[in-house]
Amino acid sequence: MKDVATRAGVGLKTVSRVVNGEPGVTAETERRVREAIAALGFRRNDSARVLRKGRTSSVGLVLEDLADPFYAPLSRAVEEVARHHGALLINGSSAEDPERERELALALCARRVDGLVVIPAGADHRYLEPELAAGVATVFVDRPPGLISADTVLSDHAGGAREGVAHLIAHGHRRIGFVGDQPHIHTATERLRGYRAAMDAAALPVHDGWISLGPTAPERVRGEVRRMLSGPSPVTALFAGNNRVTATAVRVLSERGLSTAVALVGFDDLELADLLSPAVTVIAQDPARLGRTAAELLFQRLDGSAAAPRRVELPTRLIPRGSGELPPASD
Amino acid sequence: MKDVATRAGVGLKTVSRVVNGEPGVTAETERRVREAIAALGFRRNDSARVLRKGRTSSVGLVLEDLADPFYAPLSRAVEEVARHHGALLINGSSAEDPERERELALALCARRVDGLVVIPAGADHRYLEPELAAGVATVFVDRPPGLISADTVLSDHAGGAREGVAHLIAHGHRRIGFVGDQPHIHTATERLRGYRAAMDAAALPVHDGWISLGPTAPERVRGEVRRMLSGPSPVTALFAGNNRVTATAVRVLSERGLSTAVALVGFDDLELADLLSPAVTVIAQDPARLGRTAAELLFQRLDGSAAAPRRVELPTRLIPRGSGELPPASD
DNA sequence: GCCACTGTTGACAACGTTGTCCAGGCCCTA
DNA sequence: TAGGGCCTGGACAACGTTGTCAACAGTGGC
Repeated sequence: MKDVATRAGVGLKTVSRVVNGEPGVTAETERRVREAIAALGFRRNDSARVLRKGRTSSVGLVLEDLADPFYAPLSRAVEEVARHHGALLINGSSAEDPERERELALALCARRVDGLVVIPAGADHRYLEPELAAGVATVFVDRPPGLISADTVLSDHAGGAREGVAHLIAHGHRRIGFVGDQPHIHTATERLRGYRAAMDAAALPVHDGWISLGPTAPERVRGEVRRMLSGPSPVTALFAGNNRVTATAVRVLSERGLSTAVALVGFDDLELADLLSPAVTVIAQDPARLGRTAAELLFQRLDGSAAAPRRVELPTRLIPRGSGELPPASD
Repeated sequence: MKDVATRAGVGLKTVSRVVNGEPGVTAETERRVREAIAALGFRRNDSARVLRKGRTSSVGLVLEDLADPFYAPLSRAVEEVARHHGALLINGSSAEDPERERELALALCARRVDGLVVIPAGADHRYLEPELAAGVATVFVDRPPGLISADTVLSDHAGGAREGVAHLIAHGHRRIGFVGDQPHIHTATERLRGYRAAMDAAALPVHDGWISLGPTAPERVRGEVRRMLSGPSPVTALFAGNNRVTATAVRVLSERGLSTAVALVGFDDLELADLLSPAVTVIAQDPARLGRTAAELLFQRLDGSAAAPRRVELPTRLIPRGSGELPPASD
């Protein structure tokens, strides 16, 4: 900028004024400055600007895995809202590792993002207390924060799972398996809670062997599904705790052939789920809406809202497509 | 930091040394400093650090749509490499709009990202010339840059399409339709080139009505597919120019029922493609590998490589699953 | 002709950090 | 005990920008 000033034969501040579109510069002076800027290929250094102004016009997003088809639209929605507010989005994946989540969040804070959207991997977010105190707006999505209080946007996981399982019960199933994610993940236990609630409401007993929480790696899920289908009291229907589990379950079921059809309802929608045979019935969240809502809460904070932490719960939607309406195999 | 220094009763620079793990500080002094840091909830301001050091340890990624299942793993791969080099990833979506791509790229440059990975939406990247001259390492992925020269990582679009179409021809098809993206998108025309090459190689004539380039919105694709299947010389096989087209094509074909099966090969893999019936034969790119390769080229530049711009072309892979092996409907 | 006023411009400090350089205290050796 | 070298710590400037404030010129009114 100094070079531009020299070349245009004006003061430093005048260049700053032109660059920022501030008033009080003659047309002629402005022309000279712009010419110099073009000639030198000058671009304002936002780092210095941030340092001086205190605002970065950027927000951070910490999520589990950017490549997961559930989080991608969420991220995109946050980006869209941020863009609308003139902010850039910096995002990172925690890979479901609490320590990495912490590192990422703190790195983003050190860059002085104005706000933070976090999909928690860990259960303890007290490490963010100093940041919150320092004024970093923070919103948690998909899972609630641990041991601190902050704006939160969730889907109704328990309610959704309950509806899905009740749907299977309504179609005559009494032995229903649940395969979900690791128990330290909030959504996994919430969905399991919904499963139990539905079973309880129908006064159906639940065998320990019908429930499996753990990593959603295909090998494990595959084994668990096979086990549930073969034991002494095999299940006639499955509730899959998330999209990865659903995909694996569909594979296992299709390998078994259609001789003894097993009903399936999955949490989270899948691309092309409507084209499978049978098409997969799911409890759908609206990831884009989750992201949008979270981002909007965030920017409300940035605009100065000082209301008490809010908790927004978005409904889920049962999409019957066929796999959840199969009757139990006769027995 | 000043406050920390005061509280610990040491000089500013000593705090800086502790924060950065530089040598030359007594254990006792370090302890006092760390105590003060914890007590005050101090976090280093990276903006100031960047300003002083000149490196931001962050790279920018400009892509078309983060929520697209093709780009998400690519983005994730870039992030992973960046993380490995201690850098953060800032990304933005251009929504296939050249102007927005330009804005984004320049905004990232203004933030002084060390490097830039761009999936071009536009055809003219001369606007990046000053940035390149200023030392911003830049790598283009998936599509080549326009009117400037820079490192580029591409899939072999034409070769892949040629292989896919040849595969259909090998299974007896002579009338093959091509539905692709808008003609100003490089990948669309490259894939069309591959289609033509395969048809030419087999000395098959190509009707104008068999080729359709344009927006990949489901309505348009739906109409084009229907048209190609119904005209005076209906196609017996389709080549879908990308994953969105494939998904729509599968829908249209499944709606028609299986009476007159139409063969289908799609460019880009689809989640669950193996579970459809018939399972979808695709030409698969490896988006994660594209991202990883691009990021690695980028960091080589950042590590000082001054070699001439490189162009890496990654192979595609034909995955036969059923839909591409259907014989032509008898005629 | 003088004063007050307006509109344009530039000098300077400050943002929070790090690199450079120097001061002072310590220990070791001759 | 004097001199030299090493280790620790601090003062200061600099990074590139913007906010504050004052200087300056031109204009109009009396």
